[in-house]
Amino acid sequence: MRMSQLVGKRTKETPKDAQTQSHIFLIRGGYARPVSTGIYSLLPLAKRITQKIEKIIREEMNRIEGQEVLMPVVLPRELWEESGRYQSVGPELLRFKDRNGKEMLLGMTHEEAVVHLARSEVNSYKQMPFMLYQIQTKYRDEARPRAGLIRVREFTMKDAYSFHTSDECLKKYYDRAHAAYVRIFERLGMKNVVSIESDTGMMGGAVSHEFMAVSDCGEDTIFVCSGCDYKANREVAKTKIAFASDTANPLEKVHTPNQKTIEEVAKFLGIKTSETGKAVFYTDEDGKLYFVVIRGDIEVNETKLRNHLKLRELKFANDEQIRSIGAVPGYASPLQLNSAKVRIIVDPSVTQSSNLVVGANEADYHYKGFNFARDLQPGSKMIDVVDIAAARNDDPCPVCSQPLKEERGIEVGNIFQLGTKYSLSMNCTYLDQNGKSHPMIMGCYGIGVGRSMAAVIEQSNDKYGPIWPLEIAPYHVHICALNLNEGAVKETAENLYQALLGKGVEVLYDDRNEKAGSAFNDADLIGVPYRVILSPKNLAENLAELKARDGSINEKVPLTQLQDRLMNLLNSKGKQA
RNA sequence: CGGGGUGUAGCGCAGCCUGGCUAGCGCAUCUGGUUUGGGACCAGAGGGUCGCACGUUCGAAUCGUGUCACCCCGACCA
Repeated sequence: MRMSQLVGKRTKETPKDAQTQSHIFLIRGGYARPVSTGIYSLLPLAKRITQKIEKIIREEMNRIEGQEVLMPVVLPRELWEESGRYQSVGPELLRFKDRNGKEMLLGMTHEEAVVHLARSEVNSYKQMPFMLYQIQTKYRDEARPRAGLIRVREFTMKDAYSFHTSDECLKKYYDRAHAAYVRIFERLGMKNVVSIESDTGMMGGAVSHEFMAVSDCGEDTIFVCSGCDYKANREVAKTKIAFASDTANPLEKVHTPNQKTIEEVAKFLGIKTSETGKAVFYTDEDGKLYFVVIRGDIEVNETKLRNHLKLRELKFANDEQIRSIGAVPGYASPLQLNSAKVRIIVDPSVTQSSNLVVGANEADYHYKGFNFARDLQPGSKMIDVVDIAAARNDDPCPVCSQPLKEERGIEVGNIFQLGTKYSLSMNCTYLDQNGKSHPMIMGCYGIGVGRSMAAVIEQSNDKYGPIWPLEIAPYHVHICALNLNEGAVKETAENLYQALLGKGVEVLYDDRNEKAGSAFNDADLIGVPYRVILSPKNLAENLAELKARDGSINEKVPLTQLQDRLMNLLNSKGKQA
């Protein structure tokens, strides 16, 4: 490709709205352009990269017996009614009517569509297991797109669905899919991707993993154990905190005038916040109240709480709602609380700690010496004891007790064991050896293509631009010809360009006669792995300059050896992958 | 949906407070020339419904009201 013809302007200035490296470089380097909120056009450079990403994904999906299909983006309402998601999903599902008034939607994921296929095409255990996948446009009407291609409304996704006759078979395949994902992200050149336990969210199902590209700009908080393999999303992360268990002291009422927050009370009484228990009130969509008790220094993990209560939405209750169940805001207490009026959820950090300071349910008073087992007479009240604690940096790992480290991650892929959630509701069955009908057992597996491209930039860049791994780089060799007015430079550059093209090398040739600085800055923004610089100075000695974008190579090569040297580099890298 | 912010040339911005004649600057683009190793220089040129609507006024980019769009933070997120 001649750079003079390459569509996609590079800019010197950073777009004012871009905050993350990938967003900045995707715009500055002429890879992508916004069309509307969270909706982008990909320019030639980005398209070349995503094509390579898709190729790698295809190869690995085919390797685990995946069969590629293509399902429609536009789907009819009825199909989604069958699974119940037409109602349950909410406004990020874009719904509309066609000219006949028929209600349609834009697919945001394709469980319904693939089940529609599977249930009519496969009826026998003899054809199972099988996996179908596609690489296709998804639309999600996101509340808040952000960070360039990291979170968008329209995007390309690889989604795969497997169908099995037993849980064992699903699990075995799930592990193969997991291994395929590890290979994919390795081949994409992502430096730090971890697979973590995750919340199954609206997908349903029991087991799921998210593949997180570790990066400061990631939207998810994850915990990675420093001592073992435990890794989890904050939404589900567990900890093994040692709680201070001691002989129970008697309950003692103490005067705590105007000390409402945990910090105030602890400071006032000269104790640590971990020696207190705090009350947090939540309310659901119907206005029903939930009283949550947790140790004072630990935050409530609302995802855990929501999952336990099987609720979609939880909000903090206001003071009025708190009073309505007979509690005093700021001094609320699990003691003397009418469990008929409110559901009580207690974290183990409270049930297993001794002698906590808790509210007295009376303005300006707290109790010292609260002990759950003694003071709440468990069994006499409806109380759920369940882990709802939010993990913190350096909390002990639930497996090995070594400190957990908090990181940020970009979710580039996820895999779910769906089980029969969709096959049951949508009647997707097969006949077994005895002619008996069973629902198919499903797994599903997704990878965001554009997001993966952005994640690679986040993990691989310098202040000048992206540093593309060879496997997905838009081009492999970038020829910078300095001073094309000199006949020798022009001739050498053109010859080299044609020769490399002839050898099947993907080569970008800067034929624009730009100043060196300008050419180099553009080259940095395009991030091609190998750069050949041709200049009058070096050509006089029959030398060319060869540089690797990542700085690993910077040498002068005799012109006669240049092509061999390049081919060696390209081939050896190719073999490694 | 809540909080904050911004809309002036392709991009980045100034001008607005205190209304005024032809709306300005840098980058980018085009022409000619000089240059050529980390974003050159000179001379010239093109490019604008000042987000939109209504209002105030002799006169609105500037003041008022409304509206739309976009961005950031939060909530939400297979």
